Amino acid sequence: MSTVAGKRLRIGEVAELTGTTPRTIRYYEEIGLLPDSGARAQGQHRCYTDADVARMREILRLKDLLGLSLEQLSKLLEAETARAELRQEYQQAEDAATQRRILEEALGHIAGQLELVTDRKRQLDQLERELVERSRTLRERLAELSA
Amino acid sequence: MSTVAGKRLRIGEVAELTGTTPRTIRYYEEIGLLPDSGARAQGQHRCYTDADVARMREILRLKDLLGLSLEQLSKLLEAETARAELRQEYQQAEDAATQRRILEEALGHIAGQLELVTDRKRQLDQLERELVERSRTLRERLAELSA
DNA sequence: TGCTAAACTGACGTTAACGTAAAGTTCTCG
DNA sequence: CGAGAACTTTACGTTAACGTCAGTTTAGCA
Repeated sequence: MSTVAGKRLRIGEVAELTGTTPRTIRYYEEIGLLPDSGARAQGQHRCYTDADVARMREILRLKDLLGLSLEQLSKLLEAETARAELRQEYQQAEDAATQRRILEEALGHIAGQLELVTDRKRQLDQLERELVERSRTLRERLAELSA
Repeated sequence: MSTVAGKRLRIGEVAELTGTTPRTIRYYEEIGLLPDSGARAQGQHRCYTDADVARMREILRLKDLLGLSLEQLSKLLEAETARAELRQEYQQAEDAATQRRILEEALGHIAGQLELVTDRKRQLDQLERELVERSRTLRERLAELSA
């Protein structure tokens, strides 16, 4: 949507697009957070697509917003990883049952993320309420002081 | 409120009450996140109050919920630290201007925390919306599949 | 075709946030 | 008052998440 589909990106470009560094990207691949570019064309250089950039952004977002470790992220995204790998397979899958399974897995995976997000939101709401309350109390005291 | 006021706690008890370890508490003191128990009675053992337990819980909460580093927390809580130290001073402060200043500092500090919390909530809201949307899309696809 | 920027693979370095072990001290309770 | 549990300081160890450096290889373009 933003760029030409099928555009091949190199690691440096991906790094810049996602606000990280090549080293970070290689590290994520090393620990299995990004798909192992074992199948790296015939050449040596890693090459990425827009989808990879999107995935990287997702990872960084979840990491920052939820404060998850990379290991936790790996587990959380396992399903998505599999789904990404099966993406083309899905397109060509004649088998409706297979398509259904893939979609359902994706749904479960999204549900998992949603659970984490809403739970975190709940806790932040609670904290916010307490802070507002404290703030109110302090303002009352200030008012009394002026009386 | 929960326990007898003025109860003196030792580091091990505080650790258990806050779900951490003595080492962590000492470390937090070492980096200035907890008040330096320089004034540690005549004996050697650190001793704490309920207020210290509350503060420790606050720290852990902010750390976990906002994913702040201990250094960031230090800065964020600097004002509160000063306030805590001035707590008794506040009680006896004849000077209304001083009392006002202390209250206002506390208010500013709470405002700082609130800003972080609401901002984080906003981002989580955004993420939640996107996840819900994706979830909806997937369900639609599943429905189409059944048709 | 040759040159340079960028990428590659090790491999070791770094920082935060503690864990852990050792050797000595202090509390507290029978 | 004596013994063991809990505390003290000091210091080195550990893990995650990269940074950095060196030496080599690849990509692409003048």
